[in-house]
Amino acid sequence: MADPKYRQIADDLRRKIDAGELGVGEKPLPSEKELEASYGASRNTIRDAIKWLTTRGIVQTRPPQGTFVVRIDPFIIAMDRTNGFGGESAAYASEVEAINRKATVSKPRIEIQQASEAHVANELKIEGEATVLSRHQQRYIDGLPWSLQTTFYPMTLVQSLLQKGATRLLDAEDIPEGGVQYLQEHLGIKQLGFRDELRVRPPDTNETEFFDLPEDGSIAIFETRRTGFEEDKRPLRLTVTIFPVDRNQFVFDVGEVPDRPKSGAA
Amino acid sequence: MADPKYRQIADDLRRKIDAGELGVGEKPLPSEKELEASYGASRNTIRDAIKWLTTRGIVQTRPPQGTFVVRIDPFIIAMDRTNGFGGESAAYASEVEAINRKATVSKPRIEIQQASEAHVANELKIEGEATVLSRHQQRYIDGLPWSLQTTFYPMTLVQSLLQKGATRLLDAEDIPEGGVQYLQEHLGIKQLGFRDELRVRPPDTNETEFFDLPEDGSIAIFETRRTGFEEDKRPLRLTVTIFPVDRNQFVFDVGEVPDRPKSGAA
DNA sequence: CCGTATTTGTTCGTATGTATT
DNA sequence: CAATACATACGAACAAATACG
Repeated sequence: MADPKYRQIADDLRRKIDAGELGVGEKPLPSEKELEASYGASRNTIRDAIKWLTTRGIVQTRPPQGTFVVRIDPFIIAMDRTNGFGGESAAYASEVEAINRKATVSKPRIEIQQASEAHVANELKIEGEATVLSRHQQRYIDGLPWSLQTTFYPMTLVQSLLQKGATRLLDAEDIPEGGVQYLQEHLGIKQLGFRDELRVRPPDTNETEFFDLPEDGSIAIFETRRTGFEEDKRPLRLTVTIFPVDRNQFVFDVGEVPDRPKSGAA
Repeated sequence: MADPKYRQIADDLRRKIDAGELGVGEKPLPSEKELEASYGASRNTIRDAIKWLTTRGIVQTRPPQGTFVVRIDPFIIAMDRTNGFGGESAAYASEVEAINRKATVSKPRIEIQQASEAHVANELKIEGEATVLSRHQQRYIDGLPWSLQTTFYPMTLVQSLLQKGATRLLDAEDIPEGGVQYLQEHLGIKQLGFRDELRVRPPDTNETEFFDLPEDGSIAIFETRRTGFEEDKRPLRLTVTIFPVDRNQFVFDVGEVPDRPKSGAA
């Protein structure tokens, strides 16, 4: 036997999808029962074929309506300059709207907690039991969930702000110009550099739910961690941003490069 | 029923793996038959549990030896400055060896072809039927497959080189200092900037085989495309590099940031 | 080199639960 | 409430790849 039957079925379904014969518009693929009949395979074999397509992000099944072809216009995230994961919602919105899509941002959820999670303490170089303030926001494009972002500030910084009467970091309101700008205005602290770490991992339960990813964890997510540094290379804040890989792409420009073509086309 | 049985089994296996009770050393997990007995579940349910772990990159099964715990030290790819995907094997080797790991590079496979694949023609801004030269190399760390790299040069550039008697781009030999440097030396063409595009997608058949990824496509790959530009922002070359996401991580530094701790520790 | 045992891969069948329409 | 469609679970059989004597 050359190829397993479930692969042959999966390949045939994929061919039909690419050819536009299946899954056009809002219609789901034929049900498992129908496929069972048309391919002469048992239901479990059909399910294996569909699982193979699901793992590759080609289809997605929403019980009990059926299995749908996934078609997503990727959003291109420009990482030139200080852009990208900065946490400045105004910059994010203007970039999204430049390609005729609509950006929205949830109000932040504010938390004060021990920086016990190893990575936060580590990257903010906080000793032992220090506390941090976190601001967590959800971002949407055209109403679809697009990214999750959490920024951590050392509590010592927040207290310095409070002493000057600057309380916006504690408000559950968006800060369009970004928290870094706010720190600079009120404390004179400048972000002189930053480090981005980018990795890919399977989504956790929260992420799966928010992004409406398949339960089986087959669509991975980008996790980007931007640590900002002030004078003496001391860490200023840590911003963690989560993007599903299936709807995002990153672009970095260095030196003299041509303009990017207006994206957003299918 | 709170959680499905296969998830309970998967969670229990994961706990035991994290606690070091399972999969230590070179030993595989207990066989499906043994797990069947110890969990009182049918073989298919056991297989569902293992599939759940496989999709998350926690285990990998190699028939018919068994299922093994995956333990990989990620390699951190620094993207500061011109580093990263440049195609300079010397730079790559020194970065890898700085963390006490051994880098090797295959001899390149040279091909001359029509730039028919849409993306190549598009990014090199080549008209219609123009030809390109491609150099394809496989890179290893500690003997394990780590990345695949292909660089495309417009054939017109290659011909200019040949007229000056510079033939190394056609040799199936590594160019440690990189093809860009070679172009500059012999044609005086400088790369004044570049654009990196980074996206994540499921691996194709070749990639699955080379990297020894699970057949089910559950481990995604990074695809990075670096287009280099010379004067007048004309494209000079396109380098496509493929990394499996499970063994790589990217770091970008901008401005003043502290030194990175020596990585490579487990 | 051969045959056997082990282990996973694939496929079938069947039954029951659960969520949506 | 009923019908539909997917999710979970069990059992069984044969195939394919590898290890070992």
